[in-house]
Amino acid sequence: MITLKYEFNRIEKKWQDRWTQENIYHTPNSSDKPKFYGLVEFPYPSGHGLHVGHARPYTAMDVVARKRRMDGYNVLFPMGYDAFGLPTENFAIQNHIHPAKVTEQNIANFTKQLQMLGYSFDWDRVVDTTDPGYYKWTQWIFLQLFKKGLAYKTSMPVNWCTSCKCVLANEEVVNGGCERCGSEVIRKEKSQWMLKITEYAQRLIDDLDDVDFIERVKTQQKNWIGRSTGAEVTFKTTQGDDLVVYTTRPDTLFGATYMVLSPEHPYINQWKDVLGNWDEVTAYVEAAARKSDFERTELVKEKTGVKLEGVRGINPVNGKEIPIFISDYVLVSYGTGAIMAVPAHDDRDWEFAKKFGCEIIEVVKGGDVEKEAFTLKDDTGIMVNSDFLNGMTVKDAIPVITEWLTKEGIGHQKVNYKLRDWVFSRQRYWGEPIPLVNCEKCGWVALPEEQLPLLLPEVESYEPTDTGESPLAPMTDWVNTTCPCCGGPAKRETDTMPQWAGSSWYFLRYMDPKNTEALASKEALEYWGQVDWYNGGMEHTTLHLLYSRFWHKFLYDIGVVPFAEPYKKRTSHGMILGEGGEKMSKSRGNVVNPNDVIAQYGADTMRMYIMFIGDFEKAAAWSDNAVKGCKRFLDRIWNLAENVAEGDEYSKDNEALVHKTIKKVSDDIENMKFNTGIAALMTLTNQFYDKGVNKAEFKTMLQMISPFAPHMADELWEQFGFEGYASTASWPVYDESKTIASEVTIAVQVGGKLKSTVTVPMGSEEAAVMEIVTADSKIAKLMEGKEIVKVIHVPNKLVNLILKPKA
RNA sequence: GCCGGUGUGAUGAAAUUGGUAGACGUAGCGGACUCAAAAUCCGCCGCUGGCGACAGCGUACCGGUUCGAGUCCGGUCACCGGCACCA
Repeated sequence: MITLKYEFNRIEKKWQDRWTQENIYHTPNSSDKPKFYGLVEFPYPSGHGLHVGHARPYTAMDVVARKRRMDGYNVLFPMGYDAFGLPTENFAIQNHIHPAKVTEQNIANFTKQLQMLGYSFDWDRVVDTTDPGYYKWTQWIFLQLFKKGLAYKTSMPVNWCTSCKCVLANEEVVNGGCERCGSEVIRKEKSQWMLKITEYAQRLIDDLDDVDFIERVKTQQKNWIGRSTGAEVTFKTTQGDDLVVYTTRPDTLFGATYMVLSPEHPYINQWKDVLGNWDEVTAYVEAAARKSDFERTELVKEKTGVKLEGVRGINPVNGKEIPIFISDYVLVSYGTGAIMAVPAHDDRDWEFAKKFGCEIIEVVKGGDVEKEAFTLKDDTGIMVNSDFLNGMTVKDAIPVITEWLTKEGIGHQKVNYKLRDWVFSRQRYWGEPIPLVNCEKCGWVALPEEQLPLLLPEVESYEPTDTGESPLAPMTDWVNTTCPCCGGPAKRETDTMPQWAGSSWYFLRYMDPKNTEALASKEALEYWGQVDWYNGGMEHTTLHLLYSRFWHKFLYDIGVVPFAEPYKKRTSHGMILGEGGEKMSKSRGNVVNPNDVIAQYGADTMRMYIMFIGDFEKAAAWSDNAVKGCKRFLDRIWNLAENVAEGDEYSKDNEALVHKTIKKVSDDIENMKFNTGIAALMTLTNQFYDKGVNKAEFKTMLQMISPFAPHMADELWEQFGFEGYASTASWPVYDESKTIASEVTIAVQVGGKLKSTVTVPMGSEEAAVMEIVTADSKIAKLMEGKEIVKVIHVPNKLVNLILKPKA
């Protein structure tokens, strides 16, 4: 009945227009149907346009969303733009265009590209983080954090990207370089707005138990937060000041033979007058301050340090005086910035002790502490040289000593986290203004909510400054304002928020994107609740994903959202690599542009291929040839349409495989095993070529390919005169009992080795199977002169015969 | 160093979780159609030996458990990702 050629360009345009006109993917905020909220990470609309890396997660979630829609869910599947950020700003600087203008053009381009791929987004819900109507609420959330004391300004050494001329959060420093541009990161003392994410550290760990995130995301977040349990112990000093250290091994206190302060420790200045080698000390402190993070953490280098002459610590367990050093292997930002060193049982301390000639005392039996530190993998070592701990295992000694320290008032149990507070200000133009003013009398004051959004002012130059000031700083008209509290003169904060601000809550805005009274209405927040399924990149695990969980918990605490966790389920996709397995990059010239693929093969082929390319969670290399294979598959389905026989029920030949395929494809979509789901559809198509296909079977096929190739499915659906659209049809159901064929081919093994196969009726008993097996010529031959010792029969799978020579 | 992951044909990968290894797709080879090519359709396609029926080997490597191991256990190697002087 079909005589037309498969003109994918015409067909895809036709259906994209039709879907838009009929608005078939519009999502109401209430429904009798169960709700499903599927989310993908919204893109940063760069000038380069959409790349194939976007297409993988977007297509995957589109397939899931389409299938869930067919399953009868009210599906929220939205899209938006995370548009604040440096590339746009840099482009604007170079080309003398306002970043807002650049953003507008890029968004238009991205939207067009996304529509060309046939995604079923509800386009009425698009959000743009740079829209004042949006960032009003980003600022509002910041103000709530400020009011609850979770945003504070402090001067501290921060990471400074020398190229972006901007501070970075710890999460943004990768291998000592800038996460975005890779440039060198140095430390700089600056006054910065900080968010107290550390206050949520424990909850961010604990609540991972309540969500369905893939394991590597959970462990990566846990490692990043880095919880450890130990003890804080107070050491007296000959100077009279108490020096508090943190240790995870209080059991080794008797082996603490010296102490180390980080070069930034406040006691160093405090002890200035008593230190006999002050010049040497200051020289070391200054040298440490000049080092970049990278230099400081380089492992290969030798330990350095300076002994403080004139002050000694006193080990509280035995009253022994021990030397105090400063060294940059101790970090200010972790624990108390000071440690007790136990060289016998810590590699770093051992190395330092050897170099500086410190005493090494073994307190756990088992190693040779003169040769190397004895660090235990388990906690079953036996304590020695440790007075009342002697003879105990490490495991038993820890609580005993901790209790003793507590009783004596010189220590207590303590939990520490590697996580640090979130450095939240940026010295750049294209970000959300921080809605605070500084008044000489009142200090930092929040803008009243009715003054939000605080708009970005027009500036003459967006360029970042070498002084570390924001480009907003010279805008005196804007900066100078009055204090909302006392009416006196005040200055606005000129730093802006980091890129991660807008993305920390965007999924809530989708629920009610046009609300002017709240970030979203109570009803919408309650109706949509948690994101049911969020797919995104592993690179955001300790950035966006962690930040947004933190913000969400805060919003939960102040009663704005009804759930403590934003995302019920999190999955992650692997990267798409270039043809040779190398990372795609302009310099390698192996970048695949989705527009080209669509022009040559069509969006349906592009979608099909990107889902068929391999295991969704793993990296996969692009292959032009394999794209052709997917095009061929779609052609084969199209060509099949001409030979569809009449029939309202599945034929005998195809029935079992059709039911089996429905089951397979349904399960595979839910488990993101798209590649094998598509393979099953190919197998079914091959059988249709072999055995013929009728209308009922073909209709089911169209329903199943609809999530993957929605344009073709809708076109053929219409040509066959089926009701409505394939896109909105119901998902086919399978009958478990019909997935089973009447006969089954089973393996026949002798001694565990495959020797033959036989076909038996489904569900045959052992006796019946054996009758057929012994009649098999190959088996009969093998059994000559042998007798059966044992038969292992696995119904519908195999029989295994154990033979031995006849006596 | 610590944490996580992976290792299967020429190649991208499958394998109902202990039951016929290599489904499905690429590439390759052969055939049909065509003046020819492309497209399409049909067939073959792990390695070794043999004309052949067939036999032996085979899931990084070594060993173990089992009637039976890609899958489980112990050890080794290689690669990828994250964290990294966190006391």
